Formats: sequence, structure tokens, C-alpha cells
Amino acid sequence: MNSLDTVFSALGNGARRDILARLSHGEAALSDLATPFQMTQTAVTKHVRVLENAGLVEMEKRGRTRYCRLSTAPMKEAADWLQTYKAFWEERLDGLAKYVDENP
Amino acid sequence: MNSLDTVFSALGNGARRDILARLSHGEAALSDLATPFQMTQTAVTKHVRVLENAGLVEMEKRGRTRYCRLSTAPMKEAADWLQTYKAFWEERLDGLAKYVDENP
DNA sequence: CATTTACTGAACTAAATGGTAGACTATCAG
DNA sequence: CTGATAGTCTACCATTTAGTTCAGTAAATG
Repeated sequence: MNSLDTVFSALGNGARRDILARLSHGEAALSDLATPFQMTQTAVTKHVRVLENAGLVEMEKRGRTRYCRLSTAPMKEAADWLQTYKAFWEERLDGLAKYVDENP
Repeated sequence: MNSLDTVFSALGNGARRDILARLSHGEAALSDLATPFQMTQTAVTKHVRVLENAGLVEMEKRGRTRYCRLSTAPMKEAADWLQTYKAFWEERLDGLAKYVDENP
């Protein structure tokens, strides 16, 4: 599977985006993530695995706890892909601006 | 379902991204899309429906053919979401630069 | 009018997703 | 050692996804 496939579909889930938001405040253990998200630890683990598989989080086991931290490189890839369409939506905005100018 | 959910998961499929790429060259009928993508027309229609549902394409029926064109507004939303993490990956790059500076 | 073309809809399949529960291992604290 | 804590693995479930086929409607064309 394409890397953009895994990244975009990993991001296509609110719970996972919430986990990323939480991780943007710093490293967290799996159990730290399970508590606030009203979810089984197993479920959280599954989500984190998806994120890990997409390269969006890195895991490190210290003792019995497994810490997750953000890894944003794939996000940059995704952002770059979207960026290729930026000209498009800006052009559309320009078109709108022109329309507004010509129809006061 | 959250709008970012539908947009990101719509983008999480190579076939759909290919369709968007094709549409970035201009309007296309459903049948125009089916031919190059070695897929049933029904399958293409389903993909396009997903894209339409995410607001990424707009459809217009003229006569018996249904034309699709790009609609990038939701992409901008997605890009904006990713952008909030941009500081992160740039910070990481700064950290790397610092590391490189300190370890010549 | 007859035929082709463009598309729709329903029904089906196989696999993936998002979630649960339960039993088990490993580690840390008292 | 004992018990609590962190996490894993397996199995199961319901729903969604990605695709197919086939039959049908609607519009363009000879």
C-alpha cells in the first residue's frame, strides 16, 4: 500500500487525530491515552498501531510501559501532496475576487 | 461523521487521488474516468460518490452524461489541519540542525 | 424505430475497520 | 512473595469498503 494511503487513512479518524493532538503536548504512555478517550486500552493500542504503521508515532518501551511520541515527517508528505492543489483553490479564490470586483 | 474524517479517508485511496489528479486537468465524464483506471464504471462511480460526499468533486448532469469537476475547498481545510503540526516538523528540523551544528 | 452509449440500482462477495471481552505475561511497589 | 499495573494476544462481532455482475432507464445517433 502506498505511503500516502496509510497516512491519509490513518488521519481519517477523529479518535486518531485526537491522539495525535494529545501527543503534540508531549510523550504519553498507552494507558495515558486510554483514560481520557473513553475507550478500551485494546482499542487505543489498535489506533496507535495504525498511527505507528503510518509513521505518525514512534514507540519506545521503557520497563513495562510503552511510550508514544509524535513523528510528523509523514504529515509533511501529506501536506506536500495537498500543496500541489493549493494553486487550484487559490485560483478559485482569485476567480471569486475578480467576480466580486466586477460585480460590486 | 466529522468533515475531516470524510475528507482524509476519501484521500486515503490511490485510485481516488488519481481521479482527483485527472480532474485537475479539467472536467471529465464518469466514462472518461473509467477507461484509463482499469476499473468497472460502477466502481469508478462509487469512488466519485465518496469524493462527492467529501465535497472534493462536484457533479453536473448534462444530457445523459454526468460531468465531474474538482472542488478543492475541503482540501484547504485538511491542509489547514496539517498546518497546525507544521511548527512541529520544522522544530524537529531545527533540532536536527542544532544537532548537526554541535556534532560536525 | 433500433441501437448504442451513459449511467443507475440492487444484490452479492471478500476483506478491512473499529470495537468488545477475557486470559495471559511482565514489571513495579510494598 | 503478593498484588496491582501496563500491555499483549486471541477470538469474536457488526459495519464499512472496494469491488464484481446483471438488469434496467434515459438520452443520443444512424
